[in-house]
Amino acid sequence: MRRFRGEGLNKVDSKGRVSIPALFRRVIEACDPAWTDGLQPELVIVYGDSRKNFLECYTIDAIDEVDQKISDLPRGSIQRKMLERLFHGQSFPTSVDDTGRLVIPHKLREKIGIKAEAYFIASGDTFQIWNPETFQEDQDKANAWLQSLPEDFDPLIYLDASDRQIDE
Amino acid sequence: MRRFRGEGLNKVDSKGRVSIPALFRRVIEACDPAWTDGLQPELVIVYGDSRKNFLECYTIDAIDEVDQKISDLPRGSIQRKMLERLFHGQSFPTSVDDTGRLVIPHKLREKIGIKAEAYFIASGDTFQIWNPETFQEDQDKANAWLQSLPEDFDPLIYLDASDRQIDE
DNA sequence: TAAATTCCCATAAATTCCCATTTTTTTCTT
DNA sequence: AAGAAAAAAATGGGAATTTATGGGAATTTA
Repeated sequence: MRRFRGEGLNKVDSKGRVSIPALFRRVIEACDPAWTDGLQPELVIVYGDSRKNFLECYTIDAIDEVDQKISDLPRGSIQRKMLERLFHGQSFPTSVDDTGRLVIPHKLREKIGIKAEAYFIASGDTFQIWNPETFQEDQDKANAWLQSLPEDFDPLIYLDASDRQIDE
Repeated sequence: MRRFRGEGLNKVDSKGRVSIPALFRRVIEACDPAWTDGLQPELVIVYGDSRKNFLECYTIDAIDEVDQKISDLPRGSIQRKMLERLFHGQSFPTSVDDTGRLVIPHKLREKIGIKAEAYFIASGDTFQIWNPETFQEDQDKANAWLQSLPEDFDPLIYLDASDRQIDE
């Protein structure tokens, strides 16, 4: 399974159009079973989680996997209801046009406060779209936390902790 | 598992191209499962740790291992979020071209202050790319520390300490 | 029919590809 | 062991391609 990797900052024009980083496009294409050269590869933007101030973009393969898991939940359960609302209701299916751009609807731009530029960052099998300033604030916090750690601390140490309990 | 070994100093041209030390290339090829003679072996440059003033280059095998460990961490944990941002977001997938060179994007050259030359040094299953002057400073510090030790002290002693607590 | 959305075309900048030359290293020969 | 020949590595430059971005016409929607 192909993964997204990398980040990018691109302009948003008055119509809401933004170029998707070229490396991301290759992954979106590879993860759309229906895609073939010449077609517009599809993807799904999930925007409903009010606690998140970014948009989360799923490839077709990734969203299919989520859909499958949802349909495995008991019909009528509160969990299923929540996830259906988030992933089926508060999501926006779209496609990459032939110049590599995406149109972010006005409502979604409003939600995360995007104006003239959009920041893209990979996150495993999805990627996120942020208002650049909001992301920078978030990143500043992360860096401050890193700075507060001992000189020789390596975040990689978490990797070897994956088989035991992790405290918050 | 093959490991990098050695160091090297090469020129960076106006397009950001640098030759990778030939010995490193053999390791990059051997550690890319998809590589076969004639193809361009791939690797990933990780650059997001704000405390580090060098680029860290991972072979495909090495980064796959990291990815696997990240996906073993609890979804939603702060650790996972940080590591995803660092290894998936703030990283740059690339490949070695048929003349043995790599392109270091402008942004990454800026970050570590690379201008006309780049210094390469092996570090286990990854290798690092430094601004030559910055590396020299770091090296000077390391030497100063060695000088401060007793005449007969041998750093090799650390090897036998690897299974017990190391004090600061 | 006004507003929004999609389609189509155009262009500048950045990136990749391809080929040529110079250096350095290795191998071969005497 | 020295020098010549061959191979490999490092480097440079231009052409071709891809990206990012902008604008207008056509089409759809409300």
